[in-house]
Amino acid sequence: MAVRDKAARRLQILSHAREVFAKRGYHAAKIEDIVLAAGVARGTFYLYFEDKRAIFEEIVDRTLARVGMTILRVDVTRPVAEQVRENMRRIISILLEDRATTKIMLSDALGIDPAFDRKLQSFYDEVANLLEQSLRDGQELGIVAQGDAKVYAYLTLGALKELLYQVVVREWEHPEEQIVEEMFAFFRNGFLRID
Amino acid sequence: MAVRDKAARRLQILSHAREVFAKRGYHAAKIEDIVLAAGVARGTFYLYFEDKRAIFEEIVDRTLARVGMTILRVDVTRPVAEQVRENMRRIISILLEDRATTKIMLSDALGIDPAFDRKLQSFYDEVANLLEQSLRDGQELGIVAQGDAKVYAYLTLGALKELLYQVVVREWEHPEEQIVEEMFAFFRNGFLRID
Amino acid sequence: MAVRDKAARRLQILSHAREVFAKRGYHAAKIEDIVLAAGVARGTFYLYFEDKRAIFEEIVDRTLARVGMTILRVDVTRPVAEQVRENMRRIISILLEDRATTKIMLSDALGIDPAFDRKLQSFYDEVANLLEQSLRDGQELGIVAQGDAKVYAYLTLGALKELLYQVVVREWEHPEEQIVEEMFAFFRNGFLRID
Amino acid sequence: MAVRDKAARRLQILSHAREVFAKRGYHAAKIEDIVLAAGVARGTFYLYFEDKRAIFEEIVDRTLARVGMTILRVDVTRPVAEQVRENMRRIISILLEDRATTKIMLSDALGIDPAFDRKLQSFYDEVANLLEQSLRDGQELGIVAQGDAKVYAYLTLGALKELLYQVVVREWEHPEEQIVEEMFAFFRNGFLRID
DNA sequence: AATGAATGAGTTTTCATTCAT
DNA sequence: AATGAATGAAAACTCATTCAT
Repeated sequence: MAVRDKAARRLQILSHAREVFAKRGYHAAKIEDIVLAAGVARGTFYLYFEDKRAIFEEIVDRTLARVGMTILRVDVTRPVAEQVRENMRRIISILLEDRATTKIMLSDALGIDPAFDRKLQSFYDEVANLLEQSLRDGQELGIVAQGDAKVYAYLTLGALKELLYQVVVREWEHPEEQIVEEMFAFFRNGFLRID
Repeated sequence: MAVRDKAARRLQILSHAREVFAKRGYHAAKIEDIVLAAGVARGTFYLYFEDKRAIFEEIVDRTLARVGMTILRVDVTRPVAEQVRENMRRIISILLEDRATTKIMLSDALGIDPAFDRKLQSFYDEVANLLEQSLRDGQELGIVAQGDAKVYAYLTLGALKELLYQVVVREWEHPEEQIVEEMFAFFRNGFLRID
Repeated sequence: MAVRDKAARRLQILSHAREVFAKRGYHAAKIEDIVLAAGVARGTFYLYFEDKRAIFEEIVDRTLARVGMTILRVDVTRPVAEQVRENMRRIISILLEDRATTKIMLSDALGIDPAFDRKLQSFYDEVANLLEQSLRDGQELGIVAQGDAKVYAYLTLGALKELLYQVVVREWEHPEEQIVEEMFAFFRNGFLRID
Repeated sequence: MAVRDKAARRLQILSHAREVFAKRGYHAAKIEDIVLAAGVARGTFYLYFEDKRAIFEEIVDRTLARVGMTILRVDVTRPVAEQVRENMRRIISILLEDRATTKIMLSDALGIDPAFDRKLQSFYDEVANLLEQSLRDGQELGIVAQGDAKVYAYLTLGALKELLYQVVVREWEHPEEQIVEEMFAFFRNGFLRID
């Protein structure tokens, strides 16, 4: 069996595992379910993955890495609006491309085990810090409202996470561009027109 | 043992269970840990609670109910801003009062079991629907920006959940009033001052 | 259940495990066999012992400790023959008292796991060193033949181990005193009367 | 592939298996380890050997057979001492020639499986019986001390086994002739010079 | 003949729940 | 009511052996 096939088999298991995790959640997903879905024997699973945690981690890590690479620091010397939109566009695009993994990341990834929790936390922290820093830059330039940048960062992150989660869970078919625009409007103007 | 004592014993177990769940997460929390913390025998636990899921559900349900009762539909014939602030104030107050439960609700409550997942989902749905309806009312009155009210509702919900989660997990000691104000500003104005 | 009972239950499992190990050998002995023999549930076993290795180790350790304590350094200022006889008598007595454990120690204890192997080796080494030292003392006094004391020590140890193993495996019913005397004669005179 | 090559391939696997068994012990030695060491594929192993037990048995059997053939019944009508020495010399020579197998035979061979245990036991029994018979002959001629010949036989066997085991495990480099002489002295004279 | 991916039976281990005292 | 020892179903994981290529 060639290298291609080994890699293919790996991906086959990975991909079915992703479905199972998305459908049942990490704890309810049994190795049995995964191998049944993938149509391989119990032992074959362990030929390709250390254990249940390892395959889950790999699924999440891949997406984490892709999202991480996608986020670009906003360059305040160039027009900002489009850069922000572009970041949102790319993140959303990646996350909606593989909805099963997105669901997993947003609902199951916490509480697997302490080490993995820390990894996930620190990914979100990095993102939040990057965002916070950008917001501070913006505040100096007067293009971001005054206020606690860290708070804004987490509010933004939370809004993004929840919306994507709902999109994925409810299988909404909103065009991505529309989602980007609604969020952008939300961050730019808020929505209350009072006092 | 009098009724008072039974109730007290129940609360004693409940309260220690809350700590354990908050510290370890649902799956890593063992009945052993709970009874050890509560200082009762294993068997005693089952005199007061059906099973592990039941005590967890009770913990979450209580807070869910309190939060549910606290949210008041905005009466658009009266000044709106203060009513919105008041809703946020009360929700935040309840959730920060019992941080252990809040952490549990925001990180562990999903993925316990399908029935419970549905219940939680429907709670959030109710809140989101209420919010969505209020936003639609506001849009008609011109005090809420145009756009998909359901999207705004989930963005709002997500922002709130994430911020509270961070406050609880990082043990931030921001005064509640400040949190309310930052969030209010966020929802009213957004934060980007660009194009 | 009182302290007595817990200890009793422990011993009950320990004692049946001993039989199973003696009958089947370490590797062929399954936890299933042990709990079946002991008449307890699978889980009960793990209530009292960490795992299979732990219970095996405890069985061997107990006897190792008893044998270790029994061996007295020979005091060469007093009559030697009786002291040697006495040592042999006590070791043999302990080992024939619990024949199942003796069989285990002499046939299964090696190859369980590297850490345990080392422990066992170092026990035998200690015994061999003690013996070697006594032999050297004896050589200085002229009551032990010249020659490599270490070699004599291991020859002695091996002779003792093999004979006891055969006694136990074949269920010989030689009186202990006779075994002591034959061995003593063997060590004192050898058996060849040639050249 | 010619017959020569098949035989060579067989020996290649056999020889690496021997090393692996000696290093790790029967149970800890995995087929994986053996084929890795031998540089053949897993499947190839099974072309040459029935199963794990079979290759182990073959390794032990070969040495057992060589040792068995080497032992000559002592002819009491000719000078005895040199015949005994010669037996010991040859046994020791065979066993030290292939130290890996000797280690295996002396520490792992028991407890593999009941059938193999019986075979090994019966080999030792044969040797012991041969020895016992020779001792009885010697007793009639007055060149062996009175006493239970069977006991003497097992004491002798045990002494020999233990010493060789130590030589092999500790990689002692005693000249074989010296080992023979020490053992011969041990059997002839014992070592205690008391009472 | 050789390969090495695939298999699945066999074991260990965990832990929520029960139940005799 | 309270206790905590006992239970056993449910999972994870290993590894000798098979078999398609």
